[in-house]
Amino acid sequence: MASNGTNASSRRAELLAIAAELFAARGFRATTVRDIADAAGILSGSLYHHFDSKESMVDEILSTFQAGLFEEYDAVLTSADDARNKLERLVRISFDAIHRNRPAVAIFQNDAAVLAEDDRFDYLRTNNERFRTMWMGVIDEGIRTGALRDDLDPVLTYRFIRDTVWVAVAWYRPGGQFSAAEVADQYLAILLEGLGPR
Amino acid sequence: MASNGTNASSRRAELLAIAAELFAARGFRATTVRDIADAAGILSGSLYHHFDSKESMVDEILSTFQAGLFEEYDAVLTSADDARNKLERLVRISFDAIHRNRPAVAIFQNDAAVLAEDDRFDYLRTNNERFRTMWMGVIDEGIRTGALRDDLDPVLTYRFIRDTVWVAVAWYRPGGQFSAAEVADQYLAILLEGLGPR
DNA sequence: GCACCAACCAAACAGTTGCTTGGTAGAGTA
DNA sequence: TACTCTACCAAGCAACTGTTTGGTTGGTGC
Repeated sequence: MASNGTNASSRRAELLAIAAELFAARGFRATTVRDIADAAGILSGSLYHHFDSKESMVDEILSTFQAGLFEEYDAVLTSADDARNKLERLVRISFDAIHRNRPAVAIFQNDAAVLAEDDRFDYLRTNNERFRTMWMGVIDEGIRTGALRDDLDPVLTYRFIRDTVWVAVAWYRPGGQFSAAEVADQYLAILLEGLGPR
Repeated sequence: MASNGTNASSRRAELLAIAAELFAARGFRATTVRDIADAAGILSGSLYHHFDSKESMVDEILSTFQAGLFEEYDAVLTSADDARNKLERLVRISFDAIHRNRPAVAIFQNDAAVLAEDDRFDYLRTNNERFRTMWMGVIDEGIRTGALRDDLDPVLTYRFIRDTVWVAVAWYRPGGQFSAAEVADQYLAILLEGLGPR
């Protein structure tokens, strides 16, 4: 057996990054272990020296990413900021996550729903609920304290923000025309003030 | 040969609808012809009496949907409305399209990028450019005429609107808590006036 | 010189994939 | 009765899938 949970050789990390790029570009199911091996310059069987299965690769990619994200979210939610500032910080953290973990975010967006049907990926459902609770807490607080308008449905507002932010992974490219911070600025401007003239 | 381009038996349409639901739920690549046949209560080989290939199924689903959508968009753009009204109508048409063609929209969102690499799906790239031109025309006109604020990047604004609207297919369900019109109302409210208190 | 080890190769496996072929049941028609 | 057509079955094909197995390579420590 190759992967023991604490193993983290540089080659292993390299292979995982290659797999993540391919999963993100073509989808988990459509990416074969031979695709990954080809991109890495080895034979498909050699991947199994580093990983138990193709599933364990995507598992590690997604769970590592989510653990990091929740750590950052937690830091915001336990802070003394008001709802408006928390919301802004959550949005900025999210765009930064897209910048730093683009493949992982893309895989989550495209394949998580199907993967979550498997018991192995139970944590995807759990984390989804936790994620939702975090955002809804800030939104509800914002409405209660008057930081956000109170004539909209909170659930639809949550979905609007969530989708708007994370779907940007479909076109955002590090080193592209706009930095993650610039995108976050403009998106927050539209989100909070709207597109109409002031 | 089975499909002659004008063939449109009810059984054929039925099979196409079944395929569309499966493609939307699991992805084009991950859906097998046996999955489709099982769902239809026939054997996989029998599908080839109605369709040339699995690809021709998704081709017909996507091209039919896009043709209908462009027809509706055209009606708006050639009208005498001002930019603000055109924008509202485009958004409402789009949500209605999600309502009426949910599987097709989902397939487009999830699989179009990969399919477009194939020459057969050249029209996906062409239509994408046409789509972009249509929306950008309205956005630019809105900024020029003062209907939209002028301190934002038009390209990012376009992406914001586009993504915000179409990604709703991931969670919208006909007959669910909110109708397509209700979602459109709330999304337009956020889009145009923002989440902040007035 | 020897043992050890991570990384990889070469070859194969059983199952799945999209698709083809030749045939058949049943309804409509003349 | 004979013909035609739509819709389907039954069986199989070659290619591809994730994974396993036993063996090889080149480097490191002693």
